[in-house]
Amino acid sequence: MEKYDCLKLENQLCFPLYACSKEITRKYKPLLDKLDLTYTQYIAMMFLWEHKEANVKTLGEALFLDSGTLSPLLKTLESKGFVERERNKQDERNLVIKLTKKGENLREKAVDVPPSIAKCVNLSANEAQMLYNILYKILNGGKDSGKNN
Amino acid sequence: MEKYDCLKLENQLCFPLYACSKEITRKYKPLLDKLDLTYTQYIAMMFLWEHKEANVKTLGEALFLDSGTLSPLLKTLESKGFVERERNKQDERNLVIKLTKKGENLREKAVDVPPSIAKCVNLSANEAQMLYNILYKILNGGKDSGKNN
DNA sequence: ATAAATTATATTGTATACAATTTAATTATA
DNA sequence: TATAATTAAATTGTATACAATATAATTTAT
Repeated sequence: MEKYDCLKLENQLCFPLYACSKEITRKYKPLLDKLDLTYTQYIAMMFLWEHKEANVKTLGEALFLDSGTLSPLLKTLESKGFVERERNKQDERNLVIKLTKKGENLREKAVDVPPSIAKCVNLSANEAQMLYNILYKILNGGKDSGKNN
Repeated sequence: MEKYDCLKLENQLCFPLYACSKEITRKYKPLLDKLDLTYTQYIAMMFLWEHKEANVKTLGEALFLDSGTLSPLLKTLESKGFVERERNKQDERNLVIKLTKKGENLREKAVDVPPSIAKCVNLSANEAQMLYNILYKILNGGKDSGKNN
């Protein structure tokens, strides 16, 4: 074990994580192009499909993104007609993001995406579950997620 | 199992991968600030510390980056005095990137980074190895890496 | 040998990311 | 109740990412 071994790319854990994330995002592109969404826009829409509406803070916490990323992204989604942006009447600081009809309808086309991606990533069910658990353990700051199925 | 369950964020594998990658990169920032490097510049330097020199193509294949990202990044590294950029005399299409003395010396300070990051990511040795293997399996297109230690 | 194809890098354009700052609204406090 | 502190978004500035295109050098094919 040489002094500089810890600086070799092949000994990093973060590097394959970084590379993998990008490679998978790239695989999404042709699928998401059909929906007129980028990957980041897609995960924002996923949150909205599930929760119907959200403010920027909530969305940011769920997606690990800040307003610097979300503000322009949400304007883009609005310009595409997928969401509406309006201030909360009770607390004008909050921006309420809601799906439009067009945004809701997009969900129908989007259901084809996850199965297509699954085909690109050739992991066994066990490996996928393992990966999932370890990633959430990292995201939760070292605490186990408890999921086993 | 509802029709739209596959579109829930919590059922995605790519999302925690994407979020995890970003969160860990964020943890690098204060450490890399001391070296005057960004994360992407850091992995480029890692390759150069190990291989002494490289052209853009080689670097791009190793880092999963294209010339659109690397060209400006390498100019930045040059402006910081860490690398030299010169055309290969035998084949002027190739740009040869070499470490400067300052770039080589930075390696001494960089050896402190990996141990500091390891402390931030609370995984068991077994989990880390598992994660490593699965990520490379994905990067290699579904073929197992064969590494077990 | 010269046009055509290929290769390597750079450039352009769009979209993230995120730290830091700013702005506006609300809440807490003196 | 005026002021301070806090909160939520937006903006600014820097640095990726990457597809698509452009440019220049080299190689291949005619």
